[in-house]
Amino acid sequence: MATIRDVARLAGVSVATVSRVINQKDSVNSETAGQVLKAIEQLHYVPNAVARGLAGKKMGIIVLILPDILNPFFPALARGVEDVAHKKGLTVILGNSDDLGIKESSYIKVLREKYVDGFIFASNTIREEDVESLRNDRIPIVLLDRGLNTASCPVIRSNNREGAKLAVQHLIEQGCQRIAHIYGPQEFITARDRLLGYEEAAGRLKGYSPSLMVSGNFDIESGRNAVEQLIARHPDLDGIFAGNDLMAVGALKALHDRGIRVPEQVKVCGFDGIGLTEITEPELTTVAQPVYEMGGLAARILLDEIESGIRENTLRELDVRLIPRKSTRKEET
Amino acid sequence: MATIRDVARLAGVSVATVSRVINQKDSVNSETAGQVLKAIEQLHYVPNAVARGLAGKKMGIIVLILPDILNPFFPALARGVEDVAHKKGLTVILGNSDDLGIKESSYIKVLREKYVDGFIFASNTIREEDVESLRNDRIPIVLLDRGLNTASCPVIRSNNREGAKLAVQHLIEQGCQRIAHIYGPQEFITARDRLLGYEEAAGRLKGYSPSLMVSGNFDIESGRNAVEQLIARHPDLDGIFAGNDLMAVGALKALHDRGIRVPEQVKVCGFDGIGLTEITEPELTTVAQPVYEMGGLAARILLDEIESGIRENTLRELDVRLIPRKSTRKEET
DNA sequence: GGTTATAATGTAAACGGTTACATAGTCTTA
DNA sequence: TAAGACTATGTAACCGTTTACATTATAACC
Repeated sequence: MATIRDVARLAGVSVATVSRVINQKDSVNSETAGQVLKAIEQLHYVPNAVARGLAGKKMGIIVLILPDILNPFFPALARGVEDVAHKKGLTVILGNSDDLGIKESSYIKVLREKYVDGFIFASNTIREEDVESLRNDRIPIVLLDRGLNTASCPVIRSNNREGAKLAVQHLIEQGCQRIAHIYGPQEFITARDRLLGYEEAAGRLKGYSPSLMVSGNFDIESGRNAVEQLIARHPDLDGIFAGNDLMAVGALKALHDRGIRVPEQVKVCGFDGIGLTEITEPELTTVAQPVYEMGGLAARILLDEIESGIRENTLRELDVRLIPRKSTRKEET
Repeated sequence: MATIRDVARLAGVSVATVSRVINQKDSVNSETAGQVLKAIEQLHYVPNAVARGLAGKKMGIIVLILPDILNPFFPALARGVEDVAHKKGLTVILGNSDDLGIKESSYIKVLREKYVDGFIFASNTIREEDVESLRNDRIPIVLLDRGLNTASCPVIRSNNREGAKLAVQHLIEQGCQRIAHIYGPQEFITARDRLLGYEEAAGRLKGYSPSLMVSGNFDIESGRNAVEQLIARHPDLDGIFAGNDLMAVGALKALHDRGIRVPEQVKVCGFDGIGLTEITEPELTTVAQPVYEMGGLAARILLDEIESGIRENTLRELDVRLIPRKSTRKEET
């Protein structure tokens, strides 16, 4: 591989000049620049990213830490991040944290020494101290789906509260009176907001009761269990809004097992808009988050901060949209 | 951040000695080593990976190129790779190629200058020349699910042919006589092997006919279309072996739409063992590949080669296993 | 007792870029 | 026309490691 010194020699200039041409910094006589470019061409010279990284403390790498790429919510996020990054010539390092603060810390420790340009955390357990320490070194961070109390970073999430209201209103429009909610772990702000939205929209219904809310873990099994509880408490239940799609799938399964027909007897609506919702029987109505776009936006904001050095600590809540499918269809009269 | 010189100064030795202690190379007096370790401790010194990378041409990074993380087959692969890599202190860069040779080339070009330690390709369009050029620079490669003609790399895949036979035999045992196959794109060796396995196992059946084989693209929609064709050709069809789970899901949907009951009238079996198969109605029988393990194995082989420098160009075919579920259940007599 | 391994350590040159600073030449401008 | 400003370029230090080579002391051998 040719080095910058080879190019300099061939072009008959100093390495500084070559560097200037490559980075289009400072002024270079256009004729000289031409010589340099020709030499670069001839030698198939490509600047070495590691040497650059060492000198400039930036490797052209961003890191995406998410809880678990196996959770069907995250691939789209990852793809969104990666597409934007790749377009700008950056590469993406992926880390699975399993929502363990300690794993996050370990990624940060290792990667910091690799001079990565920035971090995107879609994980829910980042430690204050870690954020603080990255901040001190002026390493950009973007938070996805999560805001720290002292949030001094850009945060991106979707409008969970409005989405929940959309879901409940839709169920009401489809004729539901007693609408239950399976809520996710309350340490997730997303789950809290969805619960709030539910209460706001369902609270004024005649059939409303606080015991219509049961907890789940955002996984299929917990959706299933939640339905068991609900049926026991409220046999007259006619609508379920699950805090995410996986729990909605679990709900569907539990209802199916008990011979309760969806949507005729109970209507079900999920949240997230993952691919799974299209393959259940019946297909699942859901509130779709623009997951891919969220990833892309996160990457763009991060790259902006990397380039400009300016931090804009805004919270962005993206719009969600309801996708009506068979699981909430009203019988034709 | 403290540097190796700070440590050397504090410990009263030269940087070379510190480096020796860190890397446990050459001999160092154990007392001296103690001093150095103490200094490292005191200064919270962590070696800078970029400087190391520049000096040693290895950044402690491996690259995983896959077609598309959105395809539900790949997250498990990625997780398998990442878990092993992370355990060994390496980080993983993720790239989506969309099965475009040009995108792969572009990743390789960019990453080579970042001194990545090795590549895992799960993508089907690697160019001979790219492999060749990496090879020349002694950069380790592992191929997943694919073998080049001139294959001079380790290759990992599962035993697709045996898997297909397993699927067909299972359908036969469940009472099927006329078993169709929806095969994937024949430029994929996996799809070819599955087709071969099908022919081998189904070819001797009384009801066999070559027109029982129809093509698909490994996606849901194509599975759907394939079933339309099949039904037209063979109304007496009683079993379908789809070349992957997504096409099997499509098949399930098409059958459902036409009011054909699964498994009573037609039994369906997929291939891959992705999570989706557990949430269809009926749940889908499938031949599960050990996807997570394949990723882990790929990473391990790559790391071995990185450490040892020895290339073992073996082809490894991992065992698959049939997971019987409701979609192929025989009616109780 | 002189030669030769071997252990323990240091010196300084890589690795391949960026960039602060210096220098020389060309314009302006009062 | 001398001072100041700007353009174009070069020199060399620096980023933080690794490592080839050199040096010294100590042990081992004939």
